[in-house]
This record gives sequence, structure tokens and C-alpha cells, in this order.
Amino acid sequence: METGGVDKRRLFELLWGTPSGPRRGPRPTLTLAAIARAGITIADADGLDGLTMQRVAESLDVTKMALYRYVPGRAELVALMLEAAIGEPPAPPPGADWRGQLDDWTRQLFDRFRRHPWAQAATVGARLPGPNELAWVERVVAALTGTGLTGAEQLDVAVLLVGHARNLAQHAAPDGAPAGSRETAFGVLVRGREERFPALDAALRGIDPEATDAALDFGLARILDGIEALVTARSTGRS
Amino acid sequence: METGGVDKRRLFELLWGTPSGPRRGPRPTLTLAAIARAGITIADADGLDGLTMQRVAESLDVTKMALYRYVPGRAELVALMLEAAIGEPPAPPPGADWRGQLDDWTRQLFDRFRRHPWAQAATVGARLPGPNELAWVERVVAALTGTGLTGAEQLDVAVLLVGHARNLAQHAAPDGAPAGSRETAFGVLVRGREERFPALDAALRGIDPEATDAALDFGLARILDGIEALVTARSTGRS
DNA sequence: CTAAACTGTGTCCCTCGGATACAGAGTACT
DNA sequence: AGTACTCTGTATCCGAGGGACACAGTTTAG
Repeated sequence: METGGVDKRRLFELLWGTPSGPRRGPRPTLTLAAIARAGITIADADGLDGLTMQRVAESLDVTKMALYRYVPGRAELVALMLEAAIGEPPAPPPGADWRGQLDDWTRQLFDRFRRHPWAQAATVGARLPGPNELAWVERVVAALTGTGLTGAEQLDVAVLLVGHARNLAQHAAPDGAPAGSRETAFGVLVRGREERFPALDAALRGIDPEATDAALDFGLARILDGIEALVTARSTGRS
Repeated sequence: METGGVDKRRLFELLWGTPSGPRRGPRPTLTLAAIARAGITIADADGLDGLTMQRVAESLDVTKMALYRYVPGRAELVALMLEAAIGEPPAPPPGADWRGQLDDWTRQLFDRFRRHPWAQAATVGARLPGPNELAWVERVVAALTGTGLTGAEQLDVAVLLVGHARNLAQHAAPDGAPAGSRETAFGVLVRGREERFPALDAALRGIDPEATDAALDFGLARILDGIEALVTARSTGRS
């Protein structure tokens, strides 16, 4: 799996190109969107490892090689799937200030990542972003326009928030997991090695095993607090 | 590649087990550490895709199948490589307060991730942490002991900082990249589509192309500011 | 109506992870 | 010391999966 070689030229065409006009030969039976959808369904169920060209083709009632008429290879298919799975960014909640917008934005992105666990693995390394992905970034920058942050800082905020949403979708317990499963997972390893991990042991002891995992909220609140401090410093300091 | 199936029982033994005593047959020619080192060298050069059992075996002058006497499979080998590549956490800078410790900690972890780009891909999804990985977390919790944060919050901070270090190692430009390469990469996509990404366009225009990418520092400063606000609130509010 | 272009298919090849059976090496027990 | 047992490395084999290539059928431009 994961051959990794990506045809950047072709991928750019696929992500950003316009649907070309009337062509000559027989009309295609498939669509890029349909292929991506089929791939997403499979990957949602069985992960990226379960995603084979064969299975995608079968689910579309086509031969494996037919897919290569639309997509250069598996890597590019995954990129298309990612773009479709992330989708367009949601409308910002009406009347929200920049903080409210970014808070909602991060939770929405978190949800997308959680709905498609394979998106984690599909977003490692340098990528060519698609229109949807860029539209998400645009929303962050737009929300921060007028706060006194520089353009570079606005982008840095986007990177920070994407990272948090993505990172926590990874750490988030799977849907059916019992509360406090993270703590017990760590606890098993720390137990019997308390002298090696004393602080960790103490921290784990102080955790209510019934408490729900609030890592997303906690981190997001800290990040937004930090940004807010900068924003107020900027608006009071000069201007 | 990336068959994904992990033998958790065996992996736990490999990561946490103690080297067993004197055995009977011929003495092994290899070591787990040596195998992991060989794998790291290969993955550092050619990524996880370049890491094949064959290549690892060749670099150790052994047959491919000999490796399976030490390691259950490829997935477990990668886990061992990760544990070795991350290594033990560095000693906290002497005399530093919690903020100084966490700042240094995050940069150190960032460095490790940057030195081994494949570690990105190796840390997706739920994993069984090794002793080194847990020791890193221990350091964060230890640094926060006495700040008034609850045990759960201390762990949340660790998740947050790991995520930032990991995330930024991914976004960080490769070693030889020219300054401002991120901006130009975005710029190419935005150019000609200014009406679709107006805020992004404005942000990019305001960026000095010579400026060095400071996303790590920016995000880290925000996060630590946010934590500091919580710490002071806790210490002044009650106690 | 013909030629060109495009689509889906069948077949083939290569790479890679892993199972299995076997031969030699070293140790524990008598 | 000898023997039986066990562990190591190897050789061989298999199946899954990505992708190349040539071909036949289909649709449209001229």
C-alpha cells in the first residue's frame, strides 16, 4: 500500500482544473466525484489499508484498470477523497466575533476528521491543497482580518488550529469507547513502574475515571486565550 | 506497504519486556536495537515507503526472513524504530520554571520529528506507547506539578504540545527550502482566484517573502500564554 | 461515412509482506 | 562425552496489490 509517488502535475489538474468541454470518444461511465465517494465509503469502513483499486472498482461495477482512465494512481485518488471528505467549510455562525468563529471552525473541522479517520493518515507530509482545503484556511484568515494580526500570523493561527483539530481527532476515543479509556490505557503502563513515572502516576490518581475526555475543549480554550491575549496587546499597544 | 496489522501482545513484549536470560540454541547475530537502527537509517533516507524488510535485511547482511525471528512484522518494526528515534527525553534546563521547561521540551520534540520525517506517518492512529514516549509525557506532567492544574489537565497539555511539535515538523519547510516557500506555495494557488480567497490574498500580500517561517514559535507562544493564564487564574482564584 | 480519439477490458509483470519447512548451531541433561 | 532438544538463519513459495500495455468497442468531428 501507499506507493506514495504522486503525479503533481496531474493532481493539480484534478483538484483545480475545470471540467473540460465536449470530447470525442464514448461517454465516460464514471465521475471523479463518484469514484471519490466510493473510495471514501470503503476507507471509512476499513481504513486506508482496506482501500484497494480493486475494491473501489468493484463497488462501481467496473474493472480495476478502468479507474486509471480517471485517476493517475492510488495516491491521487486518496487526495481527491480527502478533498471531498473535508468538503466546503461551514458558514460562520452569524454574529460571532473572531473567537466564536474560530471556536466553531475548529470543532467543525474536528468533526470531519473524526468522521473519516483515514484522513489523519492522508494528511501527512507536504501536500497540494485542494479548493476546499484552501477555503477552510480562507475562513480563518477572514475571521482574523481587522484584529491587528499580520498576514503571516493569521496563517500561523490557521496552522495551529488545523493541527489541534487533526491531532485531537486522532487522540479522541473511538465512538463506542468507555469514558476514561485514555486514562486506563496509560494507567496499565504506569502501574508497577511508579518510580519511573512518578508525576504521571500522581496525575493519573487524581483523575475521575467517569469524567469525559475534554482534551479538545481544553486545548482549544488555551489556544484561543493565547490568541486573544495577543489581539488585545496589539489593539491596545498601538493603533 | 503498511499492512497495518499489529500484534499488540508481541509488541508490548518488545517495547516493555526485559531482555530474557540465557537461552539454548545458537546465539543471535542481530539485536533489536541494531535492527531498529538499520530501519531508521533507511527510513530517514527514503521514507517509510522505502523501508522494506528486504532492504533492512540487506543492510544487516541477513536474509529477509531472518528479521522475523526478532520482529513479528513490519508494523512492529516501525513501532520500534519510532521508540528508538524519539529516544529519551532531554534533561530539563536547570532552573527553568514550568514555562521554560515546556518551551524547551516542545522544541526538542520538534527537532526529533524533523530529523525523522517518517515519524509523522508512524504516529497516526492509536498506538501502544513505548517507555521513551511515556517518559516524554512524564516530563510534561512533572513540569506542571504544583501549578494547580488537575491531572487530566496536565495530560491535556501534553497532548496539546505533542500535537504542536508534530504538526509543525510537518509544516516546516525542508532543510534546503528557500525562505517564504510556504507563502509562495499558497500564492500560486490564490493568484487568479482573488475573488474566491480575498482574505487569504490580502494576508499573503502583507507577507515579507524574506521573513523566516516562525509558525513554531508563534503557536508555541500562544499555547504557553494560554496555559499561563489558566495557571495564574488557578493560583489566584483559590488556594 | 470515414477517421480520429477516447473508453473499458483482459492480461501480464513486479514488488512486497509473510508462511512454512528445513538444516545447522549451541546448550542442558544423563 | 554424548544425546536430545531448542533456537537461529535460510530457501522456497504464495497471495495481494499497484500499475503498464495492447486491444476492441464506441462516439463524434469533418
